[in-house]
Amino acid sequence: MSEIALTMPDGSVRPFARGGTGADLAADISRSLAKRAVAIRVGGALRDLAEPLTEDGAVEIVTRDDPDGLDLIRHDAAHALAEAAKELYPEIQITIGPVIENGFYYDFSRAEPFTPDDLARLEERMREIVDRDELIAREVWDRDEAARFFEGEGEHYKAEIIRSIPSEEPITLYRQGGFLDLCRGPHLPSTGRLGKAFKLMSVAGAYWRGDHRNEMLQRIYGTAWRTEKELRAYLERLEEAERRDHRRLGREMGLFHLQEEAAGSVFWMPKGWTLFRVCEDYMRMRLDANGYVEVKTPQLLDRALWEASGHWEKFREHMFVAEAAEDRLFALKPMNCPGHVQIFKQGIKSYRDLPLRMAEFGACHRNEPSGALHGIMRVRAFTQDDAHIFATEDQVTAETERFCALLTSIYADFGFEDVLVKFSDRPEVRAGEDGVWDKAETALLDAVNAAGLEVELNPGEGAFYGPKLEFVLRDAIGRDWQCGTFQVDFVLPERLNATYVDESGERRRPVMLHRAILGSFERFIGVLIEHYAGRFPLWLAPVQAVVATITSDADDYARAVCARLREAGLRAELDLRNEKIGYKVREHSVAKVPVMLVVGRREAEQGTVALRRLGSQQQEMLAVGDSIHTLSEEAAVPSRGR
RNA sequence: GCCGCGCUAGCUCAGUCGGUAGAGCAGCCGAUUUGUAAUCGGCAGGCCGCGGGUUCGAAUCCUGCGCGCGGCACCA
Repeated sequence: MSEIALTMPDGSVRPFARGGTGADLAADISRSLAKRAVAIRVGGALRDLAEPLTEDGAVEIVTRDDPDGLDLIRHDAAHALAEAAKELYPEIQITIGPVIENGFYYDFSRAEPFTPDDLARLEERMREIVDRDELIAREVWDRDEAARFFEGEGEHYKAEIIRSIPSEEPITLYRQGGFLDLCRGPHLPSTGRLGKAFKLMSVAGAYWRGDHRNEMLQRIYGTAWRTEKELRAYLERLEEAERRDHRRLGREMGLFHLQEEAAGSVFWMPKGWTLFRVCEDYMRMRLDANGYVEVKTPQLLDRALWEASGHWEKFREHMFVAEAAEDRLFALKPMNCPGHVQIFKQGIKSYRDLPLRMAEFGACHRNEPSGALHGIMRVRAFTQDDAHIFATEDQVTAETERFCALLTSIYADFGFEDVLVKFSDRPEVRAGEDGVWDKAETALLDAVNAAGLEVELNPGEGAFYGPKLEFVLRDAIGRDWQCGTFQVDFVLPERLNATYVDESGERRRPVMLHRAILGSFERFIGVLIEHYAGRFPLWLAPVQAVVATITSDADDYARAVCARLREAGLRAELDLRNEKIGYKVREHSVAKVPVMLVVGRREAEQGTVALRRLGSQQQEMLAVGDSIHTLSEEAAVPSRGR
């Protein structure tokens, strides 16, 4: 029997009997490793531990503690779920069950809906399967035989998957106990290795193969971890996310409300609208300082303009239409671009006017599908921080760089330092010449790299009218939100006949750059609420300070203090109610007011305030003037980038 | 839009077998003048999402619609 030379992760070379398995290798190395081993990496590819090793090369034993080990656990949890489901409900069909972030799911076809009781039964059965510690074995099958087998079992989806697997790929099945599933693998050596740190979370509908024209399957979501401790930590993170939910905080903090007569539109209450205005004023200040001009364009525009822009044909379904007398049809604008082009076209533009950066806090309406609505994050009426930059092709690079700098500085001011960029280049079906695309794509990529941003490529995902950048920010608990966007458009200036006169007196088409930083104020404020869990930094807080009295003796003094805070531009409120100070403190703490100024007889006599910050147990005695000075400074709108 | 689940007081929720509805908190009123996360007492509050049906009788059963929630699909 010959030997092969295996290169271990530490660089050492180990002779090994040809045909021995990963499990043998682990056992050779140490008993503890043999116990912990769940798979093996051979030349970079993850394999089953039971697979014979036949060639020289780099190998690495994978344990449960490796990132890959966690994926194996999740994948096996999906198989255990499918096995449990087949045992409990033999009439169902199984389809696919991949690993996803934090866990796994499995899609089933079954006439009856799964109930919460079913989930509990399935989870119980999964635990039994772990206890049975069934060997998980890989089998290579003949394609037709495998398809016949699954058809015979009534598993038509599996047979369909087999028929769609490229003919050069082997058909592998994994057997655990009496259960056989089509799967590429690899898997853990046995179901006992899965452990029990998993939980079935929910049932949901999902289209077969993700296509809405296909039948709907039942998807069971689960989460799976290496240890109970990790599982608990994950469940706690979910609870934390729920506590931060902007819909809940919006109600509790009196920021906004939603009601069914205006599904998808926000009723901003005074405090929420204050927050909105603070964000808008801040954005206006930044845009003014960055060479933008602000405009306002009509909400309702004649159908003819939407036909000319191409929206009527492509997006009619999503537009709200208003009928007027004399048979005229108007549409509520779903976007601001056509309006901005109309302003651009007033008078003849020279190359000297470019780049022209035209901004609008534009209220747009889109008839989003009912299932898409989500709090204030996904709505039908929203306000974009929109702008269109009319530029020459040569100006695209500089404008993109300028935009990236502005965007990162604004995100940083709002407390987001972590920004990811997704770059989408030319799709199959597109307008414009390849040379122009080359130029635009290069311009975007260069600018993003120059800004030092992390880029993810989405090949072929660009709009038909040009390539685009999407800016994703990461919040305090690690969730990603797409907010900013930057799109190059070669088409709209053409369709709406926008031109400028170049150096030699020729009429030319400008390039239009569509861009937004917050995306929509509604969505961005939703993200802000969740990011800060409602505990806003002072400059954003709708109520920055409450002046609260201990006894009514201090009422006049409290009024005077509050008036001074307001004169200094602070958003202060007065609480003179006949309540104990402990009660007032609790109430304003629950309302997440960042600062309380408590005044009683002592403060009134000394001209001081007892300043207490949200979340802190202590207070600070300060002269009124000093407290105002401190708070004003802290409440100043961030000036980064100015 | 699709699948599933839900909708009871401002909020969170209970409501048995079909017999015309309950709690806590919030609110209002009164007492209390209080020193840093809940003072005490009282009162008021409901088209049980909306419409139709079954029934002597419907919050409860059936049905249509609306809205919400979790996903899927969508996101110019």
